[in-house]
Amino acid sequence: MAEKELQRSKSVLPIGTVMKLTDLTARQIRYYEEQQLVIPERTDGNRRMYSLNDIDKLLEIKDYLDDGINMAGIKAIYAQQKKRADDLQNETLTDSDVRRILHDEFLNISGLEPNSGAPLHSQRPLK
DNA sequence: GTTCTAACA
DNA sequence: TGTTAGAA
Repeated sequence: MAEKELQRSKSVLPIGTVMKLTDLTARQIRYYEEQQLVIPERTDGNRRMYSLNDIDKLLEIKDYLDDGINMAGIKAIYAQQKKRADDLQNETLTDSDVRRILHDEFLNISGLEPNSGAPLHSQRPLK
């Protein structure tokens, strides 16, 4: 199934097709690229070529926009998602690190106030 | 005909 | 974000 993933990552769509598929303007698509939200390939004469994954990403961005989220917010969302992905890797890796982390947290809990932190969590289990 | 960059009545 | 100008 890694085969299809590679195919979805193949950038073969010109911006014109992406516009039709996403209902976004070329201006917006290029702007989102500036914001590092999508990173299309550049083929021949400096033309952007998008992959199916890029299409999904853009459609997702469009949804966030419809929900009234601005560029900063969207960037924050992806930053948070990336961090979560990194955390997953860290957990998958060395379990001696897991012990170290648990150890650190233990020290923190034992030495801090009984403040029950209930901060503003904005989970996005979208997919 | 399409896309690119840069800039703004 | 729209739109436009000039080049590729």
